[in-house]
Amino acid sequence: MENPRPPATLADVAERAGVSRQTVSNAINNPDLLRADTLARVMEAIEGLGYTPNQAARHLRTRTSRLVGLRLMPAQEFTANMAMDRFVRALVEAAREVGYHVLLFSGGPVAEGEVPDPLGGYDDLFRSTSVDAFVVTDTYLGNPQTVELTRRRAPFVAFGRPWDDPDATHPWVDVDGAAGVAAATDHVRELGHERIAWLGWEPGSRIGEDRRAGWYRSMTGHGLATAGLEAAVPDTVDAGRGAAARLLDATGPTAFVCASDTLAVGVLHTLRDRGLRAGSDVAVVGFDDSQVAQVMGLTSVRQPLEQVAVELVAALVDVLSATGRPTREVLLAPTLAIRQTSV
Amino acid sequence: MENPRPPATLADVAERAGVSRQTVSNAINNPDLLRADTLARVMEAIEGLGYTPNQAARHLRTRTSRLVGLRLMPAQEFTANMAMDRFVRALVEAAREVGYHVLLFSGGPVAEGEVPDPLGGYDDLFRSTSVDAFVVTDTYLGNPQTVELTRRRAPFVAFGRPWDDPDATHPWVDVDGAAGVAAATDHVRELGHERIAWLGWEPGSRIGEDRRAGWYRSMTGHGLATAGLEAAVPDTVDAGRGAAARLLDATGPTAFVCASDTLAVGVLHTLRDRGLRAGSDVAVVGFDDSQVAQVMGLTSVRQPLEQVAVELVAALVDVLSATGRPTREVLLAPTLAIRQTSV
DNA sequence: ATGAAAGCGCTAACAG
DNA sequence: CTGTTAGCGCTTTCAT
Repeated sequence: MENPRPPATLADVAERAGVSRQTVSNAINNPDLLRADTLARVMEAIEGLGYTPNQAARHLRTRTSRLVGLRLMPAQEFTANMAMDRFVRALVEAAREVGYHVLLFSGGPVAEGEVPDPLGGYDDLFRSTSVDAFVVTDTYLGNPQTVELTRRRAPFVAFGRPWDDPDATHPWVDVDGAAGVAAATDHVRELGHERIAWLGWEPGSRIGEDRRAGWYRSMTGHGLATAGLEAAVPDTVDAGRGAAARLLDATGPTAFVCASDTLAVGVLHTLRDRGLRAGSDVAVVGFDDSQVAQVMGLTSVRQPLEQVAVELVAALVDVLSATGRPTREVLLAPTLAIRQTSV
Repeated sequence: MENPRPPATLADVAERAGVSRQTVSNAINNPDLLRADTLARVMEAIEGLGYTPNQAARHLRTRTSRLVGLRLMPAQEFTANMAMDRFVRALVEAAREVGYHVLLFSGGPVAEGEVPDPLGGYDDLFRSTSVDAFVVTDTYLGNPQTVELTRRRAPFVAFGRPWDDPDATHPWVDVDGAAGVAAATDHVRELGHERIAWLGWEPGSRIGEDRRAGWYRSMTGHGLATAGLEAAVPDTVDAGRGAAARLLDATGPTAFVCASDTLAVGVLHTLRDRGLRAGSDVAVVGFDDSQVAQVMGLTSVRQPLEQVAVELVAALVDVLSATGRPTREVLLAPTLAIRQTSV
């Protein structure tokens, strides 16, 4: 069993290359400062020793950890979970490209019926210099975090608009839900549908209201009536199923655009119950392009999460480099994943 | 705009409490060493100053980061993604309870058609002392990582058995897929089914073989014939659909136990095509309890990922504290989420 | 272009 | 039980 000798340090490299420690440091952080031959000699020593800079020492000295914090919420709405997985992957990749890693944390357990502490976990991490900045994703809960983080001068970027705070000055990236739903509505209209129903969430969700606005805009923009063509229900399959049945009975829509894949699946159930074929008889479009949509052949609005991650990281770099650059506010358009339920 | 004064340090607290820096350090790390009144005074000073220990300094000194690394793979099989989200959440929570955070990294982009570097990202992170240990999850790819990590003396625990390496000595936690499938098979058998088909993956996946073994064990253990009752196909809905059709034509099974929810959804499609009702006419069970299963009312085998996370963290603590304790090898039994497709 | 000195904030080791 | 000393490995002055 080989003795695990301690990892090489700057000093080891310096000795082996016959230079001072500082020169080695420069070779790594400011290679241009060195003469070519010195640099080569140092690099060779680094290689030979398998040297990797000790991050802890570097952090202490530079006061930066090259870590961004991301809080995982207890498990959000059904449909949001899926998106989270894709988003986290994309964020890790985007962060990697600029030399950052993602540190996951949680706000701690939330007692039954309690409101989770909006700042839970953030403060300690930042004050202990464990992370340089945060990516805040749960702004749909309203945004007490963003206000608090701003007050504590903790750098952060948000995935989600500051709906409730027009004075917010932090960078954010969001997906234009209204545009996505409008595109979905346009899509089924171009298929020949005119009685296009909106199946949305109960009021109170900014995101839900935004998505509905896309449907409304598309409909009225093309002179189509909207009266009696919408329902607002909880985000469950059963609620979608029931609402679809009621709408079909009342006003007989030939297409459904939904606020989520979950609701859309409810519509599909109702169609099957009645012997109607999704796609040929009644068009259905969901939102989020979840696995459910992919498996069931459901047309769905897809958020460009990879692009969101890239923009967030770019904003992060801005924030941390404190370039006086204007705050980024980016609104990205979703795409439409067209499948069998809209043909 | 208040001037962001630098955060308080140990020295600040010591001065305010009228003790030495070391005493403050002890108050935090070994409170029992202090006299009650001293401790109270120090704590008050900590409180008053809003002091949080600087992690970078602590890391440098103690040579531990209280970070565990988790590599996110490019996006695995359909069914595995879902599990990943739940698992990551559980891991973050379990780690938090013992004072660790989870650091996410990726192996970097993998060129089209290339094999991802099994050690990609691991080595640098460990050598730079960025993480104390790793949680390795992709052992189903075979386990070159575990071998390499062992060789480099990087502490780690694995989610997944060392299938290909009976000599492996690292701690691992896994889910007993065979037991889960056997329970699923027993379940439909108790419902009265005898011609129970296995719809699995093509050979070559240890996990797939393990799951199949559960079906085979349950069937033969109860004297039921298995001939002509199984198919091995790629993990797609269409493949499942086709295989189900062929099996129905050939040997007319009245129940399907599947290696994944994806395949099970394929079976559901075939049943619908033929006017058969899932549940009453033909029982169907999937694997992984994905959102698809939840939405479609599919009975499915559910991995106890929360428990897996807890066990992994316990193993991690063992490994890092270097108690001579025997290596943990934990095999957890899945549960069965019973829904409408098996009644 | 290279080197020497200082110190980031903390805790291990030892002394009292 | 508390204080003193030393140093983790690195980078930032400042000289040369």
